[in-house]
Amino acid sequence: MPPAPPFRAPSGTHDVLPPESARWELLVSRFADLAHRAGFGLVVGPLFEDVGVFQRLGEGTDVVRKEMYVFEDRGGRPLALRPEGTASVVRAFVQHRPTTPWKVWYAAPSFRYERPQAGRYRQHHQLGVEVLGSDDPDVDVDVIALAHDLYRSLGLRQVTLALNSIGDRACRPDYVDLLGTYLHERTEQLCGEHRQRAGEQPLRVLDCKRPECRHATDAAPRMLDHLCGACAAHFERVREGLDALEIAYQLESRLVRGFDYYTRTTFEFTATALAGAQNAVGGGGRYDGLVEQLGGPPTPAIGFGIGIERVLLACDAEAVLTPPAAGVDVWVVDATGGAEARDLSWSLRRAGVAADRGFDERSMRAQMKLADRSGASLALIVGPEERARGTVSLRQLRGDGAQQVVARDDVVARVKELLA
RNA sequence: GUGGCCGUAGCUCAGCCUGGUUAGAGCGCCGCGUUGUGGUCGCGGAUGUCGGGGGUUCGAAUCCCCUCGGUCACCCCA
Repeated sequence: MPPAPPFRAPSGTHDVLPPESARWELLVSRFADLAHRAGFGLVVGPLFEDVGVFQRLGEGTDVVRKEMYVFEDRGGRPLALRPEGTASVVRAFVQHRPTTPWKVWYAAPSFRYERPQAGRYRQHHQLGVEVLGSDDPDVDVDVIALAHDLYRSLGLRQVTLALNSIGDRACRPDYVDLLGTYLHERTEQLCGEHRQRAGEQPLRVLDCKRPECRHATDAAPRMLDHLCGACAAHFERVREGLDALEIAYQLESRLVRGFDYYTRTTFEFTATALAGAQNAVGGGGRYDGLVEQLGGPPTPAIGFGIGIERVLLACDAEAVLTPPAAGVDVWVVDATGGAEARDLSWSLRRAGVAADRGFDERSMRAQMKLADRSGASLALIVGPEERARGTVSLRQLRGDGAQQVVARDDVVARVKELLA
């Protein structure tokens, strides 16, 4: 190694560089299109918030308990880098009180102090939407369909949707009691960790992947069988909507998800093509109580987050979303010192043509190599001869290399013709 | 936070087990063949404190210890 670089990206973070970053751009713009088409507006907010904003997410969530980047600014204010997107959006809603339903989307980083591994980073990026102010089941359908259509538009085929309802404050407490009793009678069958923690978080035991818990909860009472009338009706309408839009899903009574704030509808998208352990590519749910917890009026809401890095991994696994050919259409080669390249490239750019050039007065041979490697389809060549005559040689780089001489004043128009 | 695996050129890696001449290959990069022309081909070139520190030895990329970094998995999630 050369003298080891004194600095590198912090553990769990990564640089996204060209040409790979072209896929990133494409993914975000694809999502932005879908969101706009569905009537969502962009929300951009702070990367850090008062730590209290996230603590309200619930003490039961690992993300809040042990994974937050917390710090004090110079004024001694307790802050935290945001570990997820929803809380910030809810805080903004409570602060500004926009008219409802408020439909917003975002593309933003999240920070969690975890041990990095494939598909899991300390800074990762999420695409998300939130709808605040409506408990219409069709909103649930809209939100789920948006995520579904994003995966589909990318060409992903091996993404499955798991769906559940975890009830609301009317019916969940009774169910949790019921489940707690069931688990209590079988404590000995649970895995080591849940043998101790089952009492405080009965729902989490359902989500445990260890075989012991898995087996012990196979016959456990299911939330879906104990929804109150309102929740059951809501869920039924959500299912009708998904069916009508031909969005396939599997009922997954174990799906509780990591945040305490969820109510009623919860869902998760899994990329089955991903070999690694981290194959959840998106998830979300309804959070009808969160706005109140953050000091706002009672406001039903729902949203999702989609992990950009994981979606791209899934795209790799399915060999879709191939990087668009990046680069310019025209390369300007100047063997007279560079001033011609400067002027020509800007004439083209100002006329809307993507053009680039080499620097440092390199040989024509070297410049032609750059032109070739750039992927440009045309090379504009200016040597002493062209300059003296006020012309430009225009060479096709793809195909036979046909070359023509064009008057300097006609170059931009001619280039546009050839590229059309 | 716990555990497995891996650190040799910009990248992918060989060499390590069985210590011994100036540490290699492919790709990439730069130059030349072609003082006005890329893609093919040929020739030439640059870049390594062999992750770092310590130890064993006449001698360490190679053996031992520590450390740092990466990676994968658990937990949990996007």
